[in-house]
Amino acid sequence: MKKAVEPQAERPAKAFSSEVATGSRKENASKQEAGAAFRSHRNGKGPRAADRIRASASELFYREGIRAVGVDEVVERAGVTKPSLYRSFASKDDLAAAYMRDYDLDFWEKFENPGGKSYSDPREHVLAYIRVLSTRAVRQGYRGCGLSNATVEYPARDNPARQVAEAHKKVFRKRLRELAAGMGARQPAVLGDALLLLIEGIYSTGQQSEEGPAQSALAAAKLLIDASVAKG
Amino acid sequence: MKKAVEPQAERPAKAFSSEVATGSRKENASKQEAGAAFRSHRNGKGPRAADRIRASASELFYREGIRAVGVDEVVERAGVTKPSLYRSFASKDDLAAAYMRDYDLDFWEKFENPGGKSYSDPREHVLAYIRVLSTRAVRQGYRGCGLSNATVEYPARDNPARQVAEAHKKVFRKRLRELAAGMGARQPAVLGDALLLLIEGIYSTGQQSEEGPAQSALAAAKLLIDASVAKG
DNA sequence: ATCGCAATACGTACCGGTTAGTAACATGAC
DNA sequence: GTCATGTTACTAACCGGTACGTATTGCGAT
Repeated sequence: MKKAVEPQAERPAKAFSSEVATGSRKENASKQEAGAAFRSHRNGKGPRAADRIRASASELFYREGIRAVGVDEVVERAGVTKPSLYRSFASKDDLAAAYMRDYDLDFWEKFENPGGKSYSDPREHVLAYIRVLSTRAVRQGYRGCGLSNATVEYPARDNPARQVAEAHKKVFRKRLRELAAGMGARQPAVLGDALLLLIEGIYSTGQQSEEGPAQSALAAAKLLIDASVAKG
Repeated sequence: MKKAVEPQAERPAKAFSSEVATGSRKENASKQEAGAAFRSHRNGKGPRAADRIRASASELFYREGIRAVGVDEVVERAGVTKPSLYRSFASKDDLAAAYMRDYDLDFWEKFENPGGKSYSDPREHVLAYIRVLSTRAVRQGYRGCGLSNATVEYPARDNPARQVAEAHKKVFRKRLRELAAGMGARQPAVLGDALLLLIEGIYSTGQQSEEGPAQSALAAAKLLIDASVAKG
């Protein structure tokens, strides 16, 4: 569950939400330069306040929703105090955007290596992701995609968190079309989009009830892929 | 956009979210008996306060989200005052649940008569719904399904609004499996679920960006259906 | 070495606005 | 008179955000 805090390193393809994925303004780059002495002072506790806050926010925002969680709850769980939050983040919105960026990072790791394995065959790659996802999605307490959820919570286009989420989805769509093309689909755009719709459907229905339609997702995906790559 | 306020009359099949869809406790059944004299007293304005509040809440909750809208905004838009709200609804949660019930009603009308027409062929029926839906979903400002959105905003199982939404989705799933069976699918459960995932995907991606994957939804649905009913 | 000092990283305590919800009473239509 | 509503005024909690004070550290001058 721990979110990586390091700067965004490896990326799947080349594309990325680079437009909005720049650090949480209030440039506290921390300049950790040489990675030598890290946990300098501070009374014994491990990570710095900002990192603890990010982790705490990620957990709470995902589980309960961003609007539902107050900054007090975030800092309490992080074991820090409110001013520490506002030294590293300009506002709650800014913290939410940081949560989105962390989530995005986490997502790509899961998507590009579903179940911890890497795939060269695009068909097997996508099916493996859907297999892992739909298994998670029928478990109790599943909460869907944090990025999709954020666009539900924040309809306003200029919301910082939403902007990260929108950028992410754009990249995701492109990636799926790419994979669909790799499968040899007659209409890669259609197959890519169809897979995206299916996946978003899993996110959504997975949090509406356990034992939901996500059960059938893998079969549906196979059907869809096979119908799309068949010799026409 | 106007939500019907009449008691739940016509239902698609027989099933319905009857378990939770009982009137907003604080039994103000309004007993409008014969539909004769409606706009009784009140200084010229049309519907009763409770109805105006329902309509106002439906609009605002849908557009901006339930958590994002305060009761003050609801009553202001309704042209009534706060005590009027709390005379008809026990709490904001109760009002949200009423919104869900109104939405459910509205939904079934749209689903059973997509584009205002009725269909006897299940395949054409579902495709017509998806056609109309995906057209709406690529337009700017589309906000997806109010019921799905509510389950995102309220993860707690015991939330009144969520309970209505969950019940609705259960019925919707059943209905789609029914239609899939009517199409002659080899595995009606799989096809029904696949269509549900596709539709929920449209709801979700439609509010993430215009020009989204909903464009391909109709083609994907056809592919899916044809692959499911083909002589195997 | 150690004094002095600024930067760093954090906490205490507080503020002003907003929110859901209520109490008490007035008014106008039938 | 009674029923639905408006009016006014209130509360108690919560929420995002901040002013301000403090301990610890690194480091240059002496």
